[in-house]
Amino acid sequence: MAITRNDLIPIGTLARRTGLAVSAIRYYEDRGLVTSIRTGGNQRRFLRSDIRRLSFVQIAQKLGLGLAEIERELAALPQGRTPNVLDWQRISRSLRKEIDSRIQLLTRTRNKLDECIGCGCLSLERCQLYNKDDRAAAGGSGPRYVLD
Amino acid sequence: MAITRNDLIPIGTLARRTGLAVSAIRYYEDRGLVTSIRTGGNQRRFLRSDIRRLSFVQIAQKLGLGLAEIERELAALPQGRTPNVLDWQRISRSLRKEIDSRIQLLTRTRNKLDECIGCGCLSLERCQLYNKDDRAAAGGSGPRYVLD
DNA sequence: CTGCAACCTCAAGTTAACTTTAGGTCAAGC
DNA sequence: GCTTGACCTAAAGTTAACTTGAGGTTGCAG
Repeated sequence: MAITRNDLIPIGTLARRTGLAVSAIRYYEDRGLVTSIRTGGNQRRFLRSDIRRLSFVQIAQKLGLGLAEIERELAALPQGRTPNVLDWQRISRSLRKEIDSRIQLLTRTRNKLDECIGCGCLSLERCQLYNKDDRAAAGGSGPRYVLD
Repeated sequence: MAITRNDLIPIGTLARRTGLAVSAIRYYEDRGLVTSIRTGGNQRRFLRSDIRRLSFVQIAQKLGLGLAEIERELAALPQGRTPNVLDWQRISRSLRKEIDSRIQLLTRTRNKLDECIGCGCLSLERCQLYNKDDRAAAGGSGPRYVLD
């Protein structure tokens, strides 16, 4: 079946449905995370399925993925086609791996920290935690390349 | 005993010992995370104990704490005094709490994601994962206030 | 057909955590 | 005493992920 008029929603509606700001959605479109078609009066109309697409973006962000990585994940979803069960499963599984490794990293860090607490950590420099090769778990921005 | 000449190290040495860039250390000093005294020729000299201080900063960062939060943690360590076992233990314990809650959050997220994978997640909007109140785990920057 | 919320674009601002650049000064070895 | 690497300051640039602002257009409810 063809796309009916009803499947097309304006940006404000999409914003309300996803919890995103209108400006954020425009930004995502610039970045290529969603596409829209335009009305005669140059207003954006999105597919209803973009609610799902953007919800996914938000979830992935919660996991600490950057927009670039998310873009990569979504690239496998041909634009315009409504993603199906298998599509989401594949991507979700990939996210799960991401979470798993994050949990592992944190757990390792916690164990090391416990040793430190035990020893009073007066030699932090020699401490396991203070290992530059062990690039770790969390956020921050700018030229810091956490997680390389 | 008084501070001997040997306890004072120049910024380059501190950088090498901590793995930080010289510019980063200067920045930290501006932010108040470390203090230095100056030589006659206006060069910084740091206490040897600042190696430990800055190592701690790096560890805390790995856990996703912002410099502001770290500043708060370190505020309890009177500047100039070499932090002792108890000091580090107290702070380390506080870090451990931070890690624990991060792991919990991720674990919860993983469980939810598993449900999604199970159901194919065709109703992401109604999905547990897509719950705006459940502000989550990871990084990113700018006006996004992850973790409120 | 009019009013007004919702939409549009483009440029500039924001935040964190630094780095880079430009233009000097200091100190230690030869 | 000179050269050279380590230091200094101050200002501007960087990156991510958006937001804000200015100034103008659209579209639907009444």
